[in-house]
Amino acid sequence: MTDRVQRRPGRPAGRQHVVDRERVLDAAERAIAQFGAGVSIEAIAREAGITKPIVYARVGKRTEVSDALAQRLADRLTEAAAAAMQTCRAGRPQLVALIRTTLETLSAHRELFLFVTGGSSEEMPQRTLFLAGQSAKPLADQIAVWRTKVGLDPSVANAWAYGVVGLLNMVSLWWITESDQQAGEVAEQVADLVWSGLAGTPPRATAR
Amino acid sequence: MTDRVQRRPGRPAGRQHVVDRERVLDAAERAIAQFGAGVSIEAIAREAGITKPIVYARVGKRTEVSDALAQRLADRLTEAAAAAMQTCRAGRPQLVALIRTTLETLSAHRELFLFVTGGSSEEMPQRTLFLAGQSAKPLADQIAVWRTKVGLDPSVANAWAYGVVGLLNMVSLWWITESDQQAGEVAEQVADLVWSGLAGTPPRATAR
DNA sequence: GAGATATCTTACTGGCGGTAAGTACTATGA
DNA sequence: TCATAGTACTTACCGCCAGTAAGATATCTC
Repeated sequence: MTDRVQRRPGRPAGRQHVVDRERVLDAAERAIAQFGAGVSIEAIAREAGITKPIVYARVGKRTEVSDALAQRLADRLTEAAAAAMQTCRAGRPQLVALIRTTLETLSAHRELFLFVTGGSSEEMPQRTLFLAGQSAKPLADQIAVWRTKVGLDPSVANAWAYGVVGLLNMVSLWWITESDQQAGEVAEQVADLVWSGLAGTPPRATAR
Repeated sequence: MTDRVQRRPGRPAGRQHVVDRERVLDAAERAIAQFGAGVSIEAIAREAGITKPIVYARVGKRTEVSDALAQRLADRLTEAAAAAMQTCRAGRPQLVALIRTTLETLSAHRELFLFVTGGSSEEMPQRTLFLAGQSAKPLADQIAVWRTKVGLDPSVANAWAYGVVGLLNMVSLWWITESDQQAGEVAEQVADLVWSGLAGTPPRATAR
């Protein structure tokens, strides 16, 4: 709903695309933030100042828009996580940083998160997994090398990585939608689970 | 696509509903199993031997069909889990049984699982959480009483419960879709993570 | 300057969720 | 027993949207 720049049909008087792929994706993010995860492609096009077929030409159909934005979101997540983890010492503190950053990043991109995870049915398996895999693959690699280093079986890597990603997704959704706790508090709680498991290291102050 | 019983318009010659709510949901499950998570309401109606408006009269709109089936699936999961866990002694063995049963049950109802989790966008947050909550709520209660009993802070219950549910969802999706490992093997691996955490109990044979 | 080609827009198609309007049977009361 | 009300269906429609085809106007090349 930006004030529409009416353009006549026909090739515009320039020599390049008036709006390139990245601009379309930028517009898609804005439209999603504004209208929610159910935005129509047409609304995205309007936000970009172009028309529907151009969205298809630059990016593709709805699922491809979603995939592209999923990539962006995954990049932002890993970037933010890497930055945050650099300020902590290895082990549990880094895990807390990872979780907290994930919570805050997804919360900041709430609608985008929902758009990306909530693609309409049918070939959802492939899409959800593709998206999750974006984050899970690197995590799995890290887990594998680390397990090997400490002399444990690295074959758990995939299952663990997808598990952790699913856990983070669901906790984020829950926290964003209906929890009133502080991000730091939830991050500590979740870190306890992921780091020490249900069995837990028995005696420890409940951490701030 | 059951061979269609053509019915004339007008009230049928009996005194009750020709197809009640439960039959519609049964038909919905069959239609989903046959056509995938993207079935149209009309296909569900055909499978039930009725027409679209009757589906709306008995159950409601698409999201309500999905919610009703989510309830069924959640019931099946808890029932199967309870049965399986009864045969194991408390602690990690029960956890393995829970995970394994979840994997196998969801795998048996693959398309239903996808239909239920893959609702079309927009108000996905509420729906996914509602569905997850179905399993998470009882789990949270159990975690809370158990943590209290062993003298630890029970306030982690919600975060942990949603975390575990999300973890199981994602691992199931991954396993169903692209893993070629045995259910029992994955269950053991995941149990290691959930029970002992990333830090793990250092020395232990990798279990069968 | 005349095709060929590129970059747009308008205009359409097909399908689906959801609903309104119409039809045929049953139940009730005078 | 017959009209009126109510019930349990179907057909037929509306609106919306993803995705595409056809048309319009510019630049490029020879």
